[in-house]
Amino acid sequence: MKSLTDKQQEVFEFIRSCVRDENYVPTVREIGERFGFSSTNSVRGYLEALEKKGYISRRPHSSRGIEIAGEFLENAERGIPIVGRVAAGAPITAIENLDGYLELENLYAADNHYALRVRGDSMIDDGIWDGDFAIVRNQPRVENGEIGVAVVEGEATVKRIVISGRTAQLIPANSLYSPIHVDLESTDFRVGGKVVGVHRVLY
Amino acid sequence: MKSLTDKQQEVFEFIRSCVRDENYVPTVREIGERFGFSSTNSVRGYLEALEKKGYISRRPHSSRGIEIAGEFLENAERGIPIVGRVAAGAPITAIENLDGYLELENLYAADNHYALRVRGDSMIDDGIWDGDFAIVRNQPRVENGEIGVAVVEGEATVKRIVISGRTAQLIPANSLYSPIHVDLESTDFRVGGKVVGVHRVLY
DNA sequence: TAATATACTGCACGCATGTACACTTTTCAA
DNA sequence: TTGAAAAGTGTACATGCGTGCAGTATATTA
Repeated sequence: MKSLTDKQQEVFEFIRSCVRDENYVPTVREIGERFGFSSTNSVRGYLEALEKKGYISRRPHSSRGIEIAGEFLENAERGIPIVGRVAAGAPITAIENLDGYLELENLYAADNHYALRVRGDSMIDDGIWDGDFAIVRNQPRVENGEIGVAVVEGEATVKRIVISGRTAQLIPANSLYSPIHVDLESTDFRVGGKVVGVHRVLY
Repeated sequence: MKSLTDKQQEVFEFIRSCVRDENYVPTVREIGERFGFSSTNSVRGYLEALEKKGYISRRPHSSRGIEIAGEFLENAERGIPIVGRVAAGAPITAIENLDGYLELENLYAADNHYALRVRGDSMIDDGIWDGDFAIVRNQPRVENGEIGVAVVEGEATVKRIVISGRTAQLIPANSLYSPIHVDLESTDFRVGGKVVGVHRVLY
């Protein structure tokens, strides 16, 4: 992408901050006023430059019709910074240690995921504790032996699920508990999805 | 907050979806066109009602001057939906089961948190596995016995930390490992923060 | 040395747009 | 049964606002 001049960058940042912080797109005259231009045509030059270089697009003849290009529209810095190897001497959260961002919406794409609060310690040997959030991908079946959400008579539980013939086995990961056998023909049973993540809040 | 009529809700949702999805505020006439009104004054009635009930505010005489009230401006629906008790018959992700949203930035306020990838199984009895992300609140010390990040000679590890006199003990949660004793006067030691959450990606 | 991008001023055109006034109909609580 | 809120239609007006044309001046590049 072509680089901007200092002044063009300033104008672009002003427009972007309006959209981000105030939630409205400035008019040509508002931009001019901000920078002390006496002519709307001064702004026009900037907008044409920004458009040609791909930083904005414009809806012709529409008031406040500037659209910031997608790649400059937020999103980049959301989430919690992931710290990699710690550089010598630098504080642990220093930028040079930055390894990316941890964000749920990024990790578990869009629409087909949900979270379920786990109750009880039946999955403790699989590292899923009482109170943890299970992140579940919504799907109607799982491979035998995978950890999933079993919905039995409207009650949702997290277990390893094995289906064979007309019975579903719900296998806990805790030697104190025994597998539950569900008769598929006499019971309202449904797989609620596959557990693809676990989140625990400690504080 | 005063409730909206069905039609008012529709108009409000249309405006909101424009702002959220297309990133522009519709004009009075664009709203009217969307709903098939032949008069701009029809829209005016809705805008006045929405403003009076506190759902929007307006910059007078400014084009595209509708501002969505803060509490309806995104944020609410970010993250992964948390499903509570499953209503009878309803699919598990049905809206009536919705219990809120799981989002890291929401859970771990703003700036003073980072994530660290855990290496090794030394904390397995505390439910922290190899490859898990530890969510860490950046703070210079922890209470004795709390799980924190110990930075020893630039190397960051997650352990229970006990400091007494001139030694720091880094206590693993795995009977296969022994506590590590660090001499504070001869070693570059620093507490990198307190572990306040754990996230595991399974898929 | 000519051409092109950058950085402006000044003025004007004309549609876009918020707003105002006048009126009709239906619904619903006091 | 009166009256307010809701849901419209239709017309009109002033100004907001994007755009176009005509210039000027200074760098940067070919």
